[in-house]
Amino acid sequence: MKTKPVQQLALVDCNNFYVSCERLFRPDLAGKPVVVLSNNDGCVVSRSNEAKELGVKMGQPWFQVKALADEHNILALSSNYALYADLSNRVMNLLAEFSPNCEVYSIDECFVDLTGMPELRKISYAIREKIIRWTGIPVCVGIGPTKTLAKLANFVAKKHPRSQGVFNYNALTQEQKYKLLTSITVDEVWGVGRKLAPRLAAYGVDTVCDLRDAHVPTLRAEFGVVVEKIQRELQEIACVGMEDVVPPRQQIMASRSFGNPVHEATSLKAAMALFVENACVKLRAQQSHAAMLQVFLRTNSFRPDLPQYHPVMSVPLVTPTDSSLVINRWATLLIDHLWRPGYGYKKAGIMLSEITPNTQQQNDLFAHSESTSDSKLMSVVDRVNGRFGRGAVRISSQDAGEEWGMRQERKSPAYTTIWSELPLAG
DNA sequence: TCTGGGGTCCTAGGACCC
DNA sequence: TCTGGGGTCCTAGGACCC
Repeated sequence: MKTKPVQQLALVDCNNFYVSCERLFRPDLAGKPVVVLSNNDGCVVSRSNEAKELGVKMGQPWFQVKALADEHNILALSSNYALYADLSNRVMNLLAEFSPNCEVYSIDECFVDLTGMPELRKISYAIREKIIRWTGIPVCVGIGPTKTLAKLANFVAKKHPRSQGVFNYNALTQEQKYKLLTSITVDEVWGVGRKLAPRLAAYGVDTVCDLRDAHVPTLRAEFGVVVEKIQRELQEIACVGMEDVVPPRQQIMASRSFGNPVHEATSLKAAMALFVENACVKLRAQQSHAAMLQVFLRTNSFRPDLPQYHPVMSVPLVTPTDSSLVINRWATLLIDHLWRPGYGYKKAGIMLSEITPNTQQQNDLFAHSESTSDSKLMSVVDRVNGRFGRGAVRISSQDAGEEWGMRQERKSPAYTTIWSELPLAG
């Protein structure tokens, strides 16, 4: 029997991605503490190294950081997803030149299969060099025999300046691997989060090495298949394969927190029309239909002193559809059912599920199909909005009231995607 | 005063059927 | 009507990721 050659999986991860994107167009921000905030300027979602050193935590609410920010002149920017998505595409396209087998894992990460290629160190540095030169975004490269170990190698590349942004786990001896894994706490492992780490600690599993070498049946019995998979990946047995083609989404969600609590049903419907549109654009982009619609409303759960209400309701769509108009009619109906006076709603959203390819249409025998007549209209809407910007054509109820608007006071221009916001060379 | 959004996978428990 | 066990399907909720 032939043994399989060791996989050489590289995880390429952009450093402080959103902050790095912002700095491209604001060179004056280099070397200064900068953070990027989530929607509504709510939480910190990206930090420059300087901000990390000052103690700003990932996911921390901005209002908690404000005092520290004033003291140290930390600059906070609202998130600008159009900019980040555009730069992400450029980075991913460059990576595709290095291997035919790439998997875009998130907006700022990509697995690149380098199995069988010679001189991995040289290739890794070439990747860094090319991406910084063509996009200005710094990246780190971690190589391992499994995805989990590639992620861990990337963590090492980021953490240790001596690695110069590249770390190859496969190049280590058994003893070096042991020493490395013993020096890293188990919570750094991909898939071990907030809850799992303390539970593992109760079993004496504190380091990555502890997890790798833990008693298999006990681990399996106490923590289930999820942790067992992680363990095998750490033992260099690949359990998570490369996904060469992105599978279509099984559920599509669209939701937002509101800048201020919303009280009126009309405002909720206006927000809902936008959520429906956003979700349906994604649905149509992956050429699918949805057969289930769920609508939810939420009051502010951070305010237990206020009356709480978190209703959810679903409707099956008799004829699976991708029509914004059809789905919006149902969403409006659901709001009429869910809405109660006397509550300040802080968040709302929809979820589309039971998603199937739009080629597998099964029409209802008895009901008149309402969606097919919309499909031409929808494709025109998508084309117009693609050309003139999202929202050029929209469902009219979106315009009812601005009560639900989002706070974004610190947003940078759409430097790369809107002509009028291109940076000018003075 | 101010606390993101969009996903996936797994498990437990209930309903139902044979 | 009584009894039991086992399989399947569905849903809700938890945990994790970025």
